[in-house]
Amino acid sequence: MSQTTVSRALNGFPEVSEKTRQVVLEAAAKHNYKPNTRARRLATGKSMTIGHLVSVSKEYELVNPIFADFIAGASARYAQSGYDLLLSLVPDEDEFTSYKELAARSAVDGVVVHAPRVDEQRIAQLNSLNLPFVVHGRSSNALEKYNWVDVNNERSFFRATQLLIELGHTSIGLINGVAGVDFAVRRTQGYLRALKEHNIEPTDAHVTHSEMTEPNGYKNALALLDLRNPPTALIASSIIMANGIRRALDDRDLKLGRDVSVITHDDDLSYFRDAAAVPVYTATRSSVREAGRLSADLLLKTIVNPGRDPEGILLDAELILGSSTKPPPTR
Amino acid sequence: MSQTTVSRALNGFPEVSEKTRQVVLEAAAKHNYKPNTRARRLATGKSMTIGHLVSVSKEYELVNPIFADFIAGASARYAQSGYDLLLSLVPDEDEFTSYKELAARSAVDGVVVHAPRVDEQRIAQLNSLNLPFVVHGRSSNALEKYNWVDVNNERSFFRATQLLIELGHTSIGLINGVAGVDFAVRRTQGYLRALKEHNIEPTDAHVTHSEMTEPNGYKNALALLDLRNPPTALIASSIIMANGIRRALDDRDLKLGRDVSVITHDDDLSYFRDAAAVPVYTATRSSVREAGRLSADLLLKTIVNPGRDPEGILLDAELILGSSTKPPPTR
DNA sequence: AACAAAATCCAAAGCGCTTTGAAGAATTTA
DNA sequence: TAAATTCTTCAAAGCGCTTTGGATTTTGTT
Repeated sequence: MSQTTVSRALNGFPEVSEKTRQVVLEAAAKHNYKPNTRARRLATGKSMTIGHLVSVSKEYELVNPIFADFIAGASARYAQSGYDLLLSLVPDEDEFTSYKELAARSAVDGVVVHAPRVDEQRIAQLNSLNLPFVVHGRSSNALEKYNWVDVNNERSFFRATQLLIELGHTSIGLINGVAGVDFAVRRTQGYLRALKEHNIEPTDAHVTHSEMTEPNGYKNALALLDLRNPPTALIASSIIMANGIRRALDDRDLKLGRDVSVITHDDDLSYFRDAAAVPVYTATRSSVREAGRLSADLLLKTIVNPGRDPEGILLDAELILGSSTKPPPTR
Repeated sequence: MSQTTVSRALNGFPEVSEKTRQVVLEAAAKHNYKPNTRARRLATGKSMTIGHLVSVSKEYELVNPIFADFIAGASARYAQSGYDLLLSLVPDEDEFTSYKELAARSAVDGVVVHAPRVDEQRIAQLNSLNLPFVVHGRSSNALEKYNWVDVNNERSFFRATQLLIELGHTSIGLINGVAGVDFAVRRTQGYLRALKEHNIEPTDAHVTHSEMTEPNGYKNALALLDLRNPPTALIASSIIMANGIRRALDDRDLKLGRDVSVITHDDDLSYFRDAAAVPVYTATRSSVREAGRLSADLLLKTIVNPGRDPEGILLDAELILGSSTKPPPTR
């Protein structure tokens, strides 16, 4: 039997009879034969690989656990379509170099861009490379069209802030992610809009920016709690920071919910799933794993159909009522 | 100039003069030429790719944030040697199928095995596939030799337990990882050995096993605290569980350190780095990122030199004194 | 100047598949 | 039954590199 027939049988071409195909499939199964990936990729001209470049700040070498869940969602989708996932952690200063290199040696068919900034250069750069991509998040100042999957950060933080105000809080802290990263900016916008609509004067000292680690949640919460006029409620950008906030409250002998209300954004991380009947934290919740799945889906669609118009998918975070929010204590 | 010369110039063969090499390198740089990955891999017969298969329990779809840091360490090492990292999350029931598939289609030159069990079948299976691999952790009952990188779990949990006993604790709970996973077993062994050496009768109810999530830390801590004769000290297998334990203490109006002492294993995760002058938690600390780096190094060595004897690298976790351990409260 | 040795370069084969274009076998139509 | 049509199969080319073995040029030796 010729190579051609085997190849066609395995790849599902109609030119081969069902009987022949069965024979081939059985033989392949028997010898555990799988077409050699390398040869196949060269012959088809496809890499069948998606690149995820995660930028790591050289200084701190932080790797956000969020990636683990995002990638879990994406990975499942890739596997479905026979794509491999290439993961690369690169120093943040030369992320574009890495994209360029991947493109030049044609190692991937597409890439996912993480944590875009308000002014994100990678979008224009990737468009110029002609490498299909999808952004997890958006870039407010981007001029070109691009594929993205994002949650409605502005609106959900608006709602969170509003909820606290309606409970009676007038002094609310925001423990946000790194300044300049798009989602953090939008969250601040939502927070400020809610304050404004209720005629509450924002206080600069009430907003902090940092990587969303547990120690930073602790540190920033302490800073806010130690103000002469401390906020009675805090909004956190990540459940990991919320863990740090709890520790800070502990240190100051304050009780979460009773003394200080907290709302956190909850990415529904698998190792921090707040699944109690009454959730621990009142939260704006949106599964980052689902975002990963959708991003992967969008990217694969774009790869298969290069002419496709870029698309944006906006997920709505739910505002979930937990037990970490109460009216402010009366004094 | 011939293809051969260019190829040799780029790949650093001595047959080409330094002058010619410079000309080639400049031309390549100018046109951003990089040899096509696919063609190169077919020609050389190498995949230049390392596979990381992370098994995901189908039921819960948990992805341990530890992987993020482990992979960060490994990734840096791979990049150094021009290897790509292929990440695949697979349902745990058919992890071997995935290895077999990767080997059959020769998509990777080697793999890393995560979270081995006491009885780990994958080791024999991979040896039979003749696919280079290194295990992160060990498998107590494995008969064959294999490459591994592990921390001294037995000894560090022995020391942690001993420290608590020396402080005066006689009732100590252990909030461990999933039963049957090798590191968890060794940790229990260390814990039991310390109890025994101090003539303390172990209590079955004092040891819990589960995935090392925050909610499980909370749940298991509550279960222990609510015993009629609750332990005065807890040992946790992960800093993420320690966060859950803190929450449980909070719920019971107990103060960490004062009312209940806690020692946790600390993988030095970048988003949970306990870097205060006096650490928050007394901990057995060992950087999982460093383990990743070492695993990658060992694997690459094995790939380059297939005849190499399997090697084991044992890291020693430091016992770091923090502020979460005190003598038991007197009543 | 003549020859040997070393340095440098090149043409062609081959990596293991997919895909094209054409041939052969089976079926249908006139 | 012969021709037309469809179904099934196959030989060979090509994907973009690396590597082999030989040809050519340069350098060194007597």
